[in-house]
Amino acid sequence: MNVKTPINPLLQHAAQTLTSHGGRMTAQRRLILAVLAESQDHPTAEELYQRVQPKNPALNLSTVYRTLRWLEQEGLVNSRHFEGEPHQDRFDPVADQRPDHHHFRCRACNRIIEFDAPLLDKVKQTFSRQQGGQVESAALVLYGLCADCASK
Amino acid sequence: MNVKTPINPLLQHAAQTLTSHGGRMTAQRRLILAVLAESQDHPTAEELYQRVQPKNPALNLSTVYRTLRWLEQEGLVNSRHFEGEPHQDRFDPVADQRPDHHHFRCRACNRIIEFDAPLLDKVKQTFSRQQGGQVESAALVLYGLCADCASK
DNA sequence: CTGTGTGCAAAGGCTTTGCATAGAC
DNA sequence: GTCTATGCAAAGCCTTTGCACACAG
Repeated sequence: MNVKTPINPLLQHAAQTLTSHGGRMTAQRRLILAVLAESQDHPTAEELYQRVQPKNPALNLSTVYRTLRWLEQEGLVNSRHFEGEPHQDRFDPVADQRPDHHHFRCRACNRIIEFDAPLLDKVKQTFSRQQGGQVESAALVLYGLCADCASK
Repeated sequence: MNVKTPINPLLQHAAQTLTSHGGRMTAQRRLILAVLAESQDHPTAEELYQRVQPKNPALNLSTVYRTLRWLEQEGLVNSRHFEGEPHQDRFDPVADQRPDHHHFRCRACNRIIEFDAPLLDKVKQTFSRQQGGQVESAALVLYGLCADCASK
């Protein structure tokens, strides 16, 4: 077992996508992918940049952006914006996750909790039935207090 | 019947809020409120600015922003961001609408359709039951093709 | 070696802010 | 007359882009 290179689906996907598109796997991309994959929150580009700094102080913010946008185009990452925040994007590694997961955001500690909402299929169906057309995807964000913050 | 001043709940609310906060009803605010209230789409600040131009070419973009942000603070307007758009806000007059309405956005014509989703209450309850905490609000956006665009 | 990726610095898009003047109450 | 709102221009914040050099394949 190689402890130094744990299995990282995001990195694996990225590597495949890269080679099949004539791209190159650089140290910077590897680092960004690794940090992103182990981030449980949904970091902004700036936050990712900060976390990468210790391991490679020379790595530039624009490289972080370029990598994220490329991952986004390849469908390996989603960018989101949450209410009440400045005009900044947060990045959500999709990797092997269920495609249609949703988010709860605590307005006190800003924690983001992901969850599935199978009931949303019904909501989509109802909309289609009433309005016609096709619903392709849904983005649901719940806002409130998480269990920890509510109990204080 | 006074045809020149149709009943405008947004404007009425705004007028009340203004006077009770020591604010002043100016020609600019009246204009912006009127145009916003009759906008069926969810205009950006820039779009609102364009629509206001013919009636008052001197009115400044920053006045539009200041008015919108003030309305937002007062809870008379919501600002939103939709996926796939530049980093710009769209403004949604709340006025006398149901508080918890949601949005469908057509990826072809960009039209926005509002709808109610009573089933979301169940989604909220399910989340609270499983994770604890309190859910205060929900923002749902469906993406797809509207009836018109789907039939082409 | 060839061509993609990176660092750096500058520019871009949307939004906010400081300040002097205009205008509501 | 007093104090809030506006217009204008400048700044701010997040993000993207141009260019020369570095480096993966």
